[in-house]
Amino acid sequence: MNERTVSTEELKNLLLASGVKPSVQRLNVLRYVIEEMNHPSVDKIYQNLLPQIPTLSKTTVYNTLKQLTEKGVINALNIDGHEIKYDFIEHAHAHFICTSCNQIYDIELDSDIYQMQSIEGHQVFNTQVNFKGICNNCKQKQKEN
Amino acid sequence: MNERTVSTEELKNLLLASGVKPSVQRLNVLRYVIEEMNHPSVDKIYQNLLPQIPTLSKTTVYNTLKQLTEKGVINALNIDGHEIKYDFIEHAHAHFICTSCNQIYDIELDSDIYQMQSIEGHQVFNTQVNFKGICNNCKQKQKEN
DNA sequence: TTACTTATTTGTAATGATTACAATTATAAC
DNA sequence: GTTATAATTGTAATCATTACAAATAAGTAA
Ligand SMILES: [Mn+2]
Ligand SMILES: [Mn+2]
Ligand SMILES: [Zn+2]
Ligand SMILES: [Zn+2]
Repeated sequence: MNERTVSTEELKNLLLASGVKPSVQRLNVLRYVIEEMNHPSVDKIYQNLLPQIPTLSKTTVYNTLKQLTEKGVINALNIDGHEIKYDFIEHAHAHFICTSCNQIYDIELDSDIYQMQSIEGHQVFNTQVNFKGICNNCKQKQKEN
Repeated sequence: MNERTVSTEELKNLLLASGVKPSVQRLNVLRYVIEEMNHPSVDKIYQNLLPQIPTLSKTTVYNTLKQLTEKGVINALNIDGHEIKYDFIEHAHAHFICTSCNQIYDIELDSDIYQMQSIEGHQVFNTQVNFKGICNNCKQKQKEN
């Protein structure tokens, strides 16, 4: 499974550069989204930070994610029609969600779709490309039966 | 505003060809999704059919839409992170949603993204391209103020 | 038709994600 | 330190969706 580490200093700069005051809660929410590369839900973020910040409120997680989304730091993925998943924005990529195991995969797509600032006269802020289907893992398991 | 008409005969054939028995409820739900080209929500479909079918249950609308989605007749759009919008599938196209007025626009995209049957080893059933931003209408209104 | 089986629809209750909001706590300004 | 402002928290409300069982309709075989 992918993983990564980000220093508190980097996180602070990231927040400040986006005009968000770097509180302990915001730092940790952003850190989790960046380090946990599996497109976590609000609840997953909340549950994972709870041990470190026992007073954490789920509302704060919601508020922080909303703020970071508006500032363009993270991406709110509407991909499963159930709960929103969050993704750190660094390079444009698409997503594949498996309808069998619900795993979300990053897809490196060679397309100029992401560069479009306007389309048919509308001003574009955000572009999402979502594929749905059966992932390789699940297909292999099907064959075994 | 766009509109269109579909005969009951066409609707019946569409349903039968997809292996769905054409009940009155299913015919009307599908008819509404096809004729009302504005990507209606479950509630909008329900409210609009209620006068014609006073006994209609919202559960039936949900069941029918789920069925038609699984059969590949319609598309369930996860675009606003709030409620699912439905769209008749005839030719592949992208969508633009305005964060100001929430209007959803069809976008004719010249891309081979829709033709991909598999990607990075995963089997693709459904592809959605969603743009988010400020629509032309709302931008004009902003200028007036 | 009638009796019986199966499919569909309906109504209501439950679930679960998200939001609203007021109270509390922390931070900043003076 | 006092006051003002911002951030966080907890709880209640909202709202889309799902679960489920009862009622109704449609299909089948005498
Ligand atoms: Mn991603
Ligand atoms: Mn459309
Ligand atoms: Zn899978
Ligand atoms: Zn608009």
